[in-house]
Amino acid sequence: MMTGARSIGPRRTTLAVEVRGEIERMIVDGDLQAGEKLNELALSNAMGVSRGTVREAIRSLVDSGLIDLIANLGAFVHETTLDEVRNLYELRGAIFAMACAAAARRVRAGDEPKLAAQLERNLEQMRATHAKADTARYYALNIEFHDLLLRSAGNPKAKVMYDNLVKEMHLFRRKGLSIATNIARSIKEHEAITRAVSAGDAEGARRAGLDHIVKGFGRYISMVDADPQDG
Amino acid sequence: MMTGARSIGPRRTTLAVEVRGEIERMIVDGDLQAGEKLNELALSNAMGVSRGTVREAIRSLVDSGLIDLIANLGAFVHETTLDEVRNLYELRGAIFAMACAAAARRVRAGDEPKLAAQLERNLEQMRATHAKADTARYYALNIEFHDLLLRSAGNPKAKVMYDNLVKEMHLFRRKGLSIATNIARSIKEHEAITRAVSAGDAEGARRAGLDHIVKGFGRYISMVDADPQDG
DNA sequence: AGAATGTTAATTGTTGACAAAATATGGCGG
DNA sequence: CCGCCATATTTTGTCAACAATTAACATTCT
Repeated sequence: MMTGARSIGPRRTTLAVEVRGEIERMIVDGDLQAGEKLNELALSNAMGVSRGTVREAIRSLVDSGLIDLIANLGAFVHETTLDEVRNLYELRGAIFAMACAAAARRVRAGDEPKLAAQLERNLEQMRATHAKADTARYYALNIEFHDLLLRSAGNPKAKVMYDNLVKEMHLFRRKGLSIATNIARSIKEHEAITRAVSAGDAEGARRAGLDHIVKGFGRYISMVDADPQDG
Repeated sequence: MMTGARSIGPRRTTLAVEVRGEIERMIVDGDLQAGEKLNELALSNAMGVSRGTVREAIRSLVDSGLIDLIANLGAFVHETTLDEVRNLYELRGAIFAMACAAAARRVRAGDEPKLAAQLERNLEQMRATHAKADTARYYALNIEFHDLLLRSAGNPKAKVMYDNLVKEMHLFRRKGLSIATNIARSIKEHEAITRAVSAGDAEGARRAGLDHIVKGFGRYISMVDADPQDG
């Protein structure tokens, strides 16, 4: 009997779930601009599924914050305001700081024996990309660093929430806005987090984690201020 | 020009939204037990709407954490485990502490001139209910206290997330488990939060807020440990 | 011309029907 | 009696059609 049959005949997931993923991708990739309306019929035609299915997919995305729904009017890609970005950073900071503290506690308890090495390795690679000014790789490593900590916090829901917050933030004024942050400073902050977590210092890790997000928000704001608004 | 005109006949919201609200109520009120399956046909018959509509309502509830969805199998009321309760408390603490700090900052900035008086008033009433041992009223006041702070943090999304966390927590072992917490201690903690927030002491408010949730978790756990698990 | 109104087109809301999957049922052999 | 396979029933997944609402357009009147 062939036990691991996959992907040819039967679908393991449901259609609406796939459509949801595709719509989410379209939004975060920018195929759908912020404020743009999601036409159910157009989407269903484009994807070759029924309208009810894309409807279901849209509804399942609303709570993530990426979509606004207005009765009898339709679904719109959420337009994130600057105030909301502030709110999102605040929440992100709270959750990330908590995760850093939790990760440190778990290190101290011996539940995350590999974490210190993983963080150190990530830092090493990040310093290398900084030297080579490889921003794309830097971004991937940056995400990995945060993922490492979130995953080591022993709180899956925290990771889901954190990821949703980051996604929603990316909806703010994506058009221009170069993605050049201050890598050197960011690395210094990562080092501080790594030190505290690896030492099992929960309070220090919390403080370092919060500091990183707060400073990141400061860098973001200064970037926004410097950006000549097109509109 | 008539500004406050409110439509009488037609529904201002959509059917699926109402159904969603009803299902959510059923879950938090315990009409639907944790782990119980949501039968689309049965629900649609009971509510007098079509199956597609309850389907839409169910899908829109999934992300809130109250419902688990399994493809081709159905929707189930989420069964919250003790580990998850720990995670939820952790997140709740992170968000509440952040909100307390933000509220304190806003008080200091003069953006919340009425908050200190409102918190004080709530405390006064709470002391009165404690004297009278009116637990139902105590619970209402407790919720109001937290709401006051969340609302004064200037972060609407934080309040939504916080409320969802609390809802999901309530799914844990609701059957038995008396709701008698240590009111005297809780009031003391509320007093500490009120002092810090009213003084505009953000760091103190954060610490007091986090302390309150952590201690609340401790009380909860001791309650759970003392509870003779039914079978 | 411009505002208010009536009419048409497009889009969402809702429903019922059909297809596919999963569960329950029942007989058969061991 | 137990386990297994074929079958019937239930339940979910998907779709297409109908109804209600909104937006766009044309028309009339001042």
